[in-house]
Amino acid sequence: MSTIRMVSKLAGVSTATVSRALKDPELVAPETRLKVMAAVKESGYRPNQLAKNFSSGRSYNVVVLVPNVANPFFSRVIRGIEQEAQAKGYAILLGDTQGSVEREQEYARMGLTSQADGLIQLDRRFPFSEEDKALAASVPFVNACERICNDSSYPVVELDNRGAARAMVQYLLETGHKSIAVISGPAESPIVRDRLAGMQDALLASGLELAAEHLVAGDFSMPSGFAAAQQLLQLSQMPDAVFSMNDEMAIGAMAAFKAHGLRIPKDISVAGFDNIEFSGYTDPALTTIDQPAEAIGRQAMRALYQLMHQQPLAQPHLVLPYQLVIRGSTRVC
Amino acid sequence: MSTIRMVSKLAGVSTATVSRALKDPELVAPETRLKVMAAVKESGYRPNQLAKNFSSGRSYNVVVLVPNVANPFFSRVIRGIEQEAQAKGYAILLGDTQGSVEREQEYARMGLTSQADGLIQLDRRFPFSEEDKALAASVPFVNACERICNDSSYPVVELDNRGAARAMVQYLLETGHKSIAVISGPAESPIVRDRLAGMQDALLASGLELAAEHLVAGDFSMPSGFAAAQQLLQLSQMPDAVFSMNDEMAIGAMAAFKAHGLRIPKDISVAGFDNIEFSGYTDPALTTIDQPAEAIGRQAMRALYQLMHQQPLAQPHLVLPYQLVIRGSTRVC
DNA sequence: GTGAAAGCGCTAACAG
DNA sequence: CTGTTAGCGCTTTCAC
Repeated sequence: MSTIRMVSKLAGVSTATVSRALKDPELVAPETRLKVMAAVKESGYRPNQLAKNFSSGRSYNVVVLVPNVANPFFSRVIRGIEQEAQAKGYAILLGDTQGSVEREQEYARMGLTSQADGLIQLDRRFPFSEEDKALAASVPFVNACERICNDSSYPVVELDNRGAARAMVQYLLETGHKSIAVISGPAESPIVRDRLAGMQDALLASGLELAAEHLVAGDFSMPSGFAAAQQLLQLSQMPDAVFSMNDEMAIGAMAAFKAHGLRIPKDISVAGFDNIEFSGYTDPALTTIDQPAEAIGRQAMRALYQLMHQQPLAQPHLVLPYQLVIRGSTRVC
Repeated sequence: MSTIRMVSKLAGVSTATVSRALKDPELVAPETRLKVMAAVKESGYRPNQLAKNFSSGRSYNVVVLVPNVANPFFSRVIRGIEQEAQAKGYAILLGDTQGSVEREQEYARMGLTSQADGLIQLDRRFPFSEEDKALAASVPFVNACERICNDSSYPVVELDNRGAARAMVQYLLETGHKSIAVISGPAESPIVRDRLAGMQDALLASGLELAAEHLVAGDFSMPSGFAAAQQLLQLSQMPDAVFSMNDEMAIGAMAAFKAHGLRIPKDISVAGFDNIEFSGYTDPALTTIDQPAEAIGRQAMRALYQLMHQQPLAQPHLVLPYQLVIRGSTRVC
């Protein structure tokens, strides 16, 4: 691996000149420039980016913390982050935490050791360890999709979760559903609360209430949606619609209902959330809320970029719009 | 951000002593060690990993090149890579190429500029640009899932694709199917060829042949599977089974068949490849080939690690076993 | 327009 | 056991 020094020797100039010839060609004489370029070509020189980063004090890497890359919604968000990052000269260090606090903290620490210039957290935990907490204030940090519990001091890019849930439940009510159950996520999750609040908004507006037995919590996985549906099937009074807080649980629930002989949407309507690609291919296709996943990722990266460059954020709390996607899994009475 | 120098001042020792106290505590006097530790705590010192990496000449990052992170099969492979990498002290730089040669080359170049110590390619292209080609030989490189076309000089971790396709088609024949169509991937892809060869193996063993009109190429996406099925529906002589080279195309195909009023598997059997999680939740659930995606990722990272540490590879060409997963989308006559 | 030299933060070789 | 020093590869003053 050749260095700038070898190139300088080869060209018969100083290392400073080589550096200049490559970075600001107009600062060196045309003749010198040619000599340098020839030497570069001859030696196969590639500037050592690691050294460059080191002396500039920036790694040009950002860590993205995600509970699970294999989740199709998150992977779309990551795609968005990656696109924007690459355009801005940054690379993504993938921090798949697998729900482990230790792994999460290990990745977060990279923000403290100059391995990463900033962090994007897609989960709802404050990622730094107790002992890193004090220093963490200096690390550019953006939350996306979720919000850190008990703390609203960080920039967030998220969906209008409350509005989206309200719109969905309103739609279900308008289309004649009388009794709506919900498969939610973990109760501690801020977005789960927002969505529940949106649901309540819609129910209250119609003078209805969410029955306690119609609230079942899952963990956003298909098996948990399946289990939740089974739980609903035990009820003496079945709901006529089920609103799931993500598409995967909705898909799991549909499988459970079908296995039990119910027809969708004739016997029960099912609605999801996210609009992952598969939701257009279920049978029947899933009514859902479209989240602009890539845009959320891009905006989060854009915000992080501003933070990393000491630019003020126009919108520390960015709320992106949802879209109601009506397909065959919900009936119109 | 405090440096080792500040800590050394604070503790009244040299920077070398601080470095030693942190790295090899037994090399310094207990008393000194305590002073250093106190100073570390007081200053909130975190060793600058970027500086460390720079002087060691290693970044402890590896680039993973993937056509699309949002593909559930690839994201599982990446999870495997990530697990193994973290265990070994490496981090993943996510190179989502989005099929763009330029993006791919930009990421590959990181191997030449010390931003990454090695590369894992999940696609079938040689990732370096023409001008980087000569230097690329020095970059540790592993291929997984796919193989570089026209070149077998790189370590590969892959499935027994031929055997898997043979097993699936054999199963379809054994269960009474007489006419099997295939939805393949791009014809240039080595694994597509392997799988086609496996299919031919099974057909030939039964004295059958693959009819030209029963070979339709997709691009591994659901819409392409849908389109392929529509094409098959035009045939005067429909096949009684369709083998798709991944689950997503199979899911797309199922949707098309159903839209056309066909019942699966009564009117036509459908089989996939990969065993992504969704394949267990389609209606009917999809018969498929299970690929050990995480294991492929882990093995690829293990091989890369050996390459990066100048250790010889016991198996430059590692072939992992498939498993036939029989579910409801294929009928037993 | 170009060169010499300092410095980014850390580790390691060499003295003492 | 500990301090001094050099050096990793590059950029950036500061002179000339």
